[in-house]
Amino acid sequence: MKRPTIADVARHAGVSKGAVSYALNGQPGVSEATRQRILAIATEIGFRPSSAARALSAATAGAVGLALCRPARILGIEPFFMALISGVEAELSARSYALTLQVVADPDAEIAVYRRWWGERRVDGVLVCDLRTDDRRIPALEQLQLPAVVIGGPGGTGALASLWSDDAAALTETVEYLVALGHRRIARVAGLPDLRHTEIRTEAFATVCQRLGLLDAVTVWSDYTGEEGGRATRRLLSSARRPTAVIYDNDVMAIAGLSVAQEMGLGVPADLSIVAWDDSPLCRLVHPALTALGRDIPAYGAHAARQLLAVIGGEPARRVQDETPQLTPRGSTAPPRER
Amino acid sequence: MKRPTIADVARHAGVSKGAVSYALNGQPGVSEATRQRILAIATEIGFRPSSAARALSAATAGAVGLALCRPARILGIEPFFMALISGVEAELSARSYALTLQVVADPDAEIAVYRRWWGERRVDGVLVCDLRTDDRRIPALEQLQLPAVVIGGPGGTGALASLWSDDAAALTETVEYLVALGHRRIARVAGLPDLRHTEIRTEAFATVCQRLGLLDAVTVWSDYTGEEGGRATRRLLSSARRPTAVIYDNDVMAIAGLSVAQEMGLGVPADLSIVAWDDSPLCRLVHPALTALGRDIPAYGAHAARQLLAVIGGEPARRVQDETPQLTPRGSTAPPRER
DNA sequence: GACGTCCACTGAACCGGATAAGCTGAGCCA
DNA sequence: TGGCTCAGCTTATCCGGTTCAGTGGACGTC
Repeated sequence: MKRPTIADVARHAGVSKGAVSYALNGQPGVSEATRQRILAIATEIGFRPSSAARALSAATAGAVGLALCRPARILGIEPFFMALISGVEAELSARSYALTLQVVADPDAEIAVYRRWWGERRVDGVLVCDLRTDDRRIPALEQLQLPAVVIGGPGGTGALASLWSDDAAALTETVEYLVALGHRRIARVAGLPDLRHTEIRTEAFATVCQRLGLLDAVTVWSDYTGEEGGRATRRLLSSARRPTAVIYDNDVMAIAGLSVAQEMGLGVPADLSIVAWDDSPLCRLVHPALTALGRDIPAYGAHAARQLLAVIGGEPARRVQDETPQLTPRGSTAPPRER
Repeated sequence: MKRPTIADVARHAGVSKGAVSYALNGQPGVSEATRQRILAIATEIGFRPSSAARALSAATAGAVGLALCRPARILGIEPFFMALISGVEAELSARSYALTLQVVADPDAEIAVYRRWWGERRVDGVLVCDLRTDDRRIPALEQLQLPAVVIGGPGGTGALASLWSDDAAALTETVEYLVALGHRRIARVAGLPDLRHTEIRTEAFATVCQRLGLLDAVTVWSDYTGEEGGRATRRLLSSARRPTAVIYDNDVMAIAGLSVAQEMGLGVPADLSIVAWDDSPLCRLVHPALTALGRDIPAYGAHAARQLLAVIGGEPARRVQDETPQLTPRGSTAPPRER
């Protein structure tokens, strides 16, 4: 099926291409009567401006890129990304921007994708996830001068715009809550250690535990998968002075931990309290429902998208703090059985 | 930063734009020595062809669209879509195609997105998910003549290409397996009733239950969410002749069902056997691990992407059957306690 | 009535590639 | 030496928009 072009509209209306362009874009240069006539004809023959032609002459792609750098097996089960994407997408499509998605294997591949996207003018800007310590992507993006918003921080984002939430405060609040319940031996199952937010949480955990005199506080490392989360939990619960409470860096590991505890005959929350980061419907699915640190992730994504569009629009890069994750107590936390 | 164009390469090499184009695209018309010189210069100054310019002249977008029509809360927790996307994406990026994603509210909005994408030449083709009974999208896509591959069926896909898996066979096998274990009262918690694959499974369930003389077989309707899946389970387990086995149309509902059973004091698998559709890491996360019907979803996505690229390439629309879901028995199924 | 001003619109250039058609000089042969 | 072929380029045109520099006519002004 032949798709109509601006020349077709012009021919039908008996005017020039230029007049049609002015009419459709609300520019001055045509009379109101002509504008209405052109609009009617454009609608009637189903004209839509070619994004390629528009991109070529306007030097803008009308699209935003998101590269996801996690193996498929983790991407699939973590609700975080899909929730983020849906928020990003809602904001973008409201402003007629498209979202271009790519899954990459590692940060270097991600940098290569940015280079390609920018060189090919496929995107006007990108959203950067999973900020790392000494992240190579930051200087690469700065060098490219590709508009970007980093989802993560604070710190380590160079001169780029960023959006962050105060994980340190959320973790501190959580530890204080567990201590108020009477817990003294608190463990944390952390996510991938080279991610910046893992580092921030680890520092905050050490600080608050020292302040509250929790000498048995321990952090073990995992990778966000259920397997590793379960294994880490098994190790923790088998130790001589096993913890009475465990904080997990994501919901999937927390559920695996719950499962391991039940398998080992420990009651939750009687023998073990569990807190999950990233509250998702999964946390309410299991029994007992998990106490979790949550926030509105689609809103977070929408916020990031808005910020990116502002940067693309030429506004200066800002570092914006989003909502701090809130603790929602549910059935998986209680005072420890023994003192 | 000024991004180099083909004219910059031509100037550096002291040749015309045309020569550069021939050299870069492997066309005849330049000597091997010149080709190498042009290639070296292009690499050196970091030239990448503008996707917009190429799209404009080649009348092809170099992108494929995927519209997801489910509320964000369901999209987020179901691992299916993210796994599908990662498979689709792997195949597309290997062939230098981009993936454009959009989340839509309902089928009409989805049709509007297809119209816009096609009119604006933003995509060369689309992947269609969640086939419905009497799906309005099918005739709309046929009318647009937009290359498409429907993920779903068999049946109801009009003249469009489609990729389907034999859910009926998988469900039949599952029921036979449960009957072989000794179950006679089997229930099924189904997904959204207007989805085509739900309908196919429902028909297959009715057929096999009749053949095997399972008079108590019952299907209850849900919406893929944990809340509804849990509620449906509670209803089933409270009935006079409660089932000894339940088949769930997705993993999330199965986990919710497991949780409800445990909460009601029923042992799994002693008092209740559970089978989940869509095997995902979630199924191995809980205790007992769930017996599940699974398949390689990224491969499914990759297969669909390949098929779409073939259709875009002008090959005739085919209806292709993918791998049938395989039953993986785990701890959640066993012979029923009483006979 | 000559002139300036404004409006509504046209024509053409331009964005950055792909490609058909045209040109040029080298090599070969009669 | 003239004519032919052909590789190896150049030139021009096209894709479908945006935009800028005219242009012609209506109108007001002195």
